Amino acid sequence: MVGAIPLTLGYDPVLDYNTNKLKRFNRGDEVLMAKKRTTLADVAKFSGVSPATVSLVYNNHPLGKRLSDETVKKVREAIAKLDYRPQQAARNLATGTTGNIGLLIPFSDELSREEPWLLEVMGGIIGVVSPHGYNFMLSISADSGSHVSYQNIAQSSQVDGLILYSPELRDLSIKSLEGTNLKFILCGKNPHLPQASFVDLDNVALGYEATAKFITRGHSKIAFVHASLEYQSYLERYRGYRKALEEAGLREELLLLGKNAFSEAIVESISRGTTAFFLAHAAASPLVYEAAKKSGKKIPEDVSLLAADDLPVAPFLTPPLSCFRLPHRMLGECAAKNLLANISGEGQGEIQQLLDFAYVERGSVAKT
Amino acid sequence: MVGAIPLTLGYDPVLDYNTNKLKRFNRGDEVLMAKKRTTLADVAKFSGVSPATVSLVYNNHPLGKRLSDETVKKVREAIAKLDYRPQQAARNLATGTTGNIGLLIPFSDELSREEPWLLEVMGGIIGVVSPHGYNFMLSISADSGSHVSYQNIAQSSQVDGLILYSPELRDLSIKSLEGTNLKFILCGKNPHLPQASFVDLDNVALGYEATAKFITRGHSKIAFVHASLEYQSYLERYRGYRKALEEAGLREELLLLGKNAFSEAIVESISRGTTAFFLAHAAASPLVYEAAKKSGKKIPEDVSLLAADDLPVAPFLTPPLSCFRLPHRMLGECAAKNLLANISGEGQGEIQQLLDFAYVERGSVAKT
DNA sequence: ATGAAAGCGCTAACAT
DNA sequence: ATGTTAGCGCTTTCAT
Repeated sequence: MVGAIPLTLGYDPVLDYNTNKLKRFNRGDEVLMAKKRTTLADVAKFSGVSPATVSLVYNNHPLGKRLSDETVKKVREAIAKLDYRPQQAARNLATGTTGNIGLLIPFSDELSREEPWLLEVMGGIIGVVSPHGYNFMLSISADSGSHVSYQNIAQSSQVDGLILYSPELRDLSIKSLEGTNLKFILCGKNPHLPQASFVDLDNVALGYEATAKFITRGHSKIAFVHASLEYQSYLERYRGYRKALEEAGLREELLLLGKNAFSEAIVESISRGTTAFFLAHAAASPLVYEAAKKSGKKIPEDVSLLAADDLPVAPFLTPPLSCFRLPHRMLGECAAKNLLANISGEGQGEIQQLLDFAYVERGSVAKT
Repeated sequence: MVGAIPLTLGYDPVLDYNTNKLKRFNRGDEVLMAKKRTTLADVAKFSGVSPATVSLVYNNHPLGKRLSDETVKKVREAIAKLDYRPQQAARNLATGTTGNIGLLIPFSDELSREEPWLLEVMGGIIGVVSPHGYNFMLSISADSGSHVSYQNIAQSSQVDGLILYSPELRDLSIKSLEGTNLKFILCGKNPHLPQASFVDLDNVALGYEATAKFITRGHSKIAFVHASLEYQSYLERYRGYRKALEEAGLREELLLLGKNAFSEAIVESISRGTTAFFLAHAAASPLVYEAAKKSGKKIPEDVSLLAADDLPVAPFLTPPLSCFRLPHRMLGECAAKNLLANISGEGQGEIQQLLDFAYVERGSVAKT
């Protein structure tokens, strides 16, 4: 539990030349560098045309159609021969564009293997964004409270578009994004930005379905296991859970996964008669297996489990864990697609999209 | 198994205005945008000083020390009042710097939850790089063969430094990095760049230790399970394995994890008398558990297992899987630190660093 | 069908 | 102690 990792996208760039040992190169240093890069001008000179022409050719710009075939050929050859590659920074400055798409992940201690779905989200984004020539930038949001962060991201223009992954509910500063002209999309909706585009799951439905499944199979004491209700997704699962319970006239049993004594809480809950655990926070599942064993209870004979998300470990637990399979990669893809469409001005405006999830039966949910 | 994901860093930016539906903003479009950004010049005008002065103040530049306190104060206020944030592209162009650190991951189908350690590597890098004001850029290398990729990355200057994670051995084009002046470091050494900086594990030692452990416990038929020897790390583990075997006068048993029939191969190997499996490719471990069960063999009584890396699932398998714990996060951190040092010119030149790993006893390795 | 030239916003060498 | 100015390399309008 180290201090907050500063925000990088739009990092407030007060480089302190005194304390910051790591200086960037200064212009003078470039003299030390090897050969200098080939520029547009070089190509222009080489092929006997103007920089403008080279630019048109290089970019396949529509205006380039007016150029003679011969000129185009000449330029193409020169580009190849001189191995010319434009410097992004210069294009960016000239166009007011960055060519970057950012993903902002909420601050949590550190990226860990406990969140493998993040890889799928990233994979989805990169897969969409790369073919369009965009770079992918990943940033971890600083601990909330720094109300300036989003403004910073928006205004330092380091990205053409931003994907906000599952922002924390208590972070109100996210509202400030509305005032900016940064294109963004939520991966996981956010109540503070009700108008904003998002892609998400119907987590209420998920919580409801899970609970209903237990109820259908005869369970009446069903626990909701979570790590925090500080995220919209967990909160919604909770609402779905509540809804199903209320319809069946059952009482809730809320179990918060804290740093310690969680196992004890599970054991105690079991001793109070809980027979079913809905793991809104799927990662906690193995702990419930352990606790059940500790209580001398068998899964699924005595205790049933259902996780809100699949885990790599799920098929290998004994018994294998039933769960919902969530479309993480597709969430990333959809977010990216919509964002790009929005950036290009071809978007249909706000998009609010819910993706499907699937139930995977594996044997941890029994009839009672 | 989709086609290659194009390289993004240094993506060959031939935007085809005809086919590419997703255009970037053109300058003209900016008129449509909301308010225009506050520039250095605005701040300068507002506070009645020159742009140069503002720049010095904003950047805490040493030369700024010569400025009067009053001026500094004035400028600081103006910056705050106008909510000024510099545009990165302009700084980049002016300094020849990008403020980005890239991570290049070898092409594999898609980022998946099967590679959770990547998150730790990324976490390590971001943790080091962010506090220094650098952005983190992630890119997946295109399918090898495109000999131009690295040149492209190097010359399009989208990053100040690049971390190459575990490049494929058959990718010879990586050599071309030598010719460029891009700062880079290998996360996992590479025989094609013997002079280059790297951080890595001693994978030969790992393979040797694993094998020796089996031998010490009385095993004589020990299998080496891998998914590919196309990566330096696996190759080295294999070498360590071979070395230990040879010293003990034992014969090798190589099992390649293919798409199918792997389970059968394991079963068959067991039937041929194999009692120990070293999983150079740790992710395959659960499959061996299954195969053992299929053969009616018990772990660890009949068959012992040792994985080269820890898995989230490892503690929850029955019996829990013994393995080595690898310092993924620290690999990322060290790579990033060395890279930054190199960029700032304060590096000690080439760094070739091996990090420690640890053995985690869990119960899947028995005496025979 | 092509070129000239004016920026984009910032930095840093050079003046004063 | 502060200002002037010349770029950085590219895009794009406008002229020819």
